[in-house]
Amino acid sequence: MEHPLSIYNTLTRKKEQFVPLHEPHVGMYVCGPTVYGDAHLGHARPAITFDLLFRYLTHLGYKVRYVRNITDVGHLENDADEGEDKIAKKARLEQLEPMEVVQFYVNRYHKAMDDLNVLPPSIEPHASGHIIEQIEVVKEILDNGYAYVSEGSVYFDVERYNKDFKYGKLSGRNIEDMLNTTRELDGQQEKRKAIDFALWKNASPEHIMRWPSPWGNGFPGWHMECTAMGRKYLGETFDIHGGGMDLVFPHHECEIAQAVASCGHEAVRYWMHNNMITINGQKMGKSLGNFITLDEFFSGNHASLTQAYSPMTIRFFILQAHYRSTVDFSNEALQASEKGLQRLLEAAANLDKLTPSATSSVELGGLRAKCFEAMNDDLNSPIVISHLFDATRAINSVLAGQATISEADLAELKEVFKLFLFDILGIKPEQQAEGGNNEAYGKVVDMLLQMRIDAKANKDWAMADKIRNELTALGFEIKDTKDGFEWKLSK
RNA sequence: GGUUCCUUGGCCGAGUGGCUAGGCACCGGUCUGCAAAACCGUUUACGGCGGUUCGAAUCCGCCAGGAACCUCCA
Repeated sequence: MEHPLSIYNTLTRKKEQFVPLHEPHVGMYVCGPTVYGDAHLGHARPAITFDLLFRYLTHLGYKVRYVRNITDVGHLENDADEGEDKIAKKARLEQLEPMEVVQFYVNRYHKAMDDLNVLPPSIEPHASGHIIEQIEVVKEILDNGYAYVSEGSVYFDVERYNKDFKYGKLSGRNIEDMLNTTRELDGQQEKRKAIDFALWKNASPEHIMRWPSPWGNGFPGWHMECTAMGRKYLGETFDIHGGGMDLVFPHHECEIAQAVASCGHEAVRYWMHNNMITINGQKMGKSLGNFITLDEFFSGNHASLTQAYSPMTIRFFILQAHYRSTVDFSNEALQASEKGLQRLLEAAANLDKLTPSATSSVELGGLRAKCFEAMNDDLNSPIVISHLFDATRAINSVLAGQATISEADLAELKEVFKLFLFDILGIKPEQQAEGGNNEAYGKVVDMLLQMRIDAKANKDWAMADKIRNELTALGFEIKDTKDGFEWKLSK
C-alpha cells in the first residue's frame, strides 16, 4: 500500500509521512465534547477537521477505527464552586440526574453533528462508563512509582516522572520553568508540587458524581479517560490522537505521561491539533463567554449574527481555512462562504445539464491529481476548494455555450466533484424546501412564472417585473433562460 | 514573566526563495425588454527596519502589533 498522506505531527513539529502501525488498520482517537452545554462554533472545528481526516483515510483504503469520547464526568470548574464538576453543577442547578443532563446534551450534540454532515465515529465511549478501566490505569501508575496517594486522592508525581522521562515534550515546556510560573490554585495542599495533576479525586460529600475506588469514593482525574479508553479500544500504541490546540497543555501532555508511566512507552504516534476559531481576534470559548452556539448560527438567533447560516455554510467556512490556522468569524466572511458554496453546488448540479462535444476546449489540467496532492499535504482543504472553483469556471463556460467538453472530461468532472466535494469534504446539497406539499407549492411557482412568460410575450413589462420582484422579495431567485425560466429558493 | 505561534490586497484566506492561488466585494464588457445568474476582462498585497542572495512576501536579525497555552476550555 502506498502512503501518500503527510500530516503535521505536533510532537515533532514537522509534516511526516503517515504510515499506520498495522496496515491497513488505522486507530484514531479524538477528544470529544464535555456535555454540559450546547455545542458552539468552536466545537465544530475539531469535529469537521477530524471528520475530513476520517473520510480521507477511508478513501485511501484504510480501515479506520475512529474513537471520539464523550466527557461526562467532570473536569473541575475554576470558579467559586470548588471541587464540583461541571456536569454535577449543572445537574444541581437544574434539579436533574447528572446522566439526564448528559443525555440531553449528547442528543443535541449528535443532532448538530448530523446537521454538519459529520459522520459518527466508530466508537463513542463515555468516561462514566469506563471508571473501572481508569482505576486500573491509576493503579498501574501507582505500582510503577509515579504517583502518590494523598487524602483519598491520587496525584501524578511529575518531578519523579521527569527524572526517568521527559515531561513537556509535546508542548515544549520544561519542568523548571513550570515550577516557577505555575500559579497557586485553590489551596491544593494535598499536592506535593503545583505541577502534579490528579489521577483520582476524592469526592466531597456533596459531590453527586462519585464511584468507589481503592482510595475511597471519588471520580477520575481530568486526563485519565482518554488514556484508559484509547488503550481499551485502540491498543497500547495507536496511530493518531487529535484535538484542539488548547488541549496540548496540559491535557495531552498529561496523557503522554500517564501512558508512559503506566505501560512504559508512549501510546500515540501522530498528534494532530486543530487551531481555534476567533471572534474579534480572540478565541471563541466557553470561559470567555464569547461563543455562539451552532443552533444559534442555524437559526440566526444571536445579537452578533446578521442572518442565519446553514450547517453546510458553517462546514464550508471551516474547510476554507487550513485546520492549523486560526479562522476569524465575521458575518462578512460567513456570507462570502455562503455564496461561494452556492456557486460550487450550482456547478455540481450543472454537470448534469451539460451536453458533451467531440472535444474539450476546457482544460482540466489534472484536476483529480491536484486535489489529491492538496489533501495529501496535511489535509489542505482550502486548496482543494480552489481547484474545484477552477473547475466551476470551466463547467459554467460550457453551460454558457462558450466552451465545449468531451464525454470523458465530463465524466471525470462528475467523478471528481462527487469524490472531493461530496465524499471527502463532506458537503451535501441543502434541501430547498420542506414539508409534504412540495409538489403543489412548486407548481404554483411554476404557474406564476408561466404567467410572467405570457406577460413578457405581450410586452407587459410592468406585470412581468411585478411577478419577478415579488417572488424575489419572498426569497426566490428567478432566472430567465432561453427556453423559459428557472427558479430556486435563494436560501 | 515562561513556552509556542501569527501579521498577505476592501473582507476572508492559500502559498512560498524567481512562475495568476481561490472565494466574496468593487469596476468595465457580453448576454437580457430591464434584471438575475453566468461568462470575459481589469484593479488593490505580502506589518516596519536592516541583512543573506543574481533575486525574498518566502531565509536570518531587530522592532511594532496580535494570539494561544501556562487554570476548565475545541
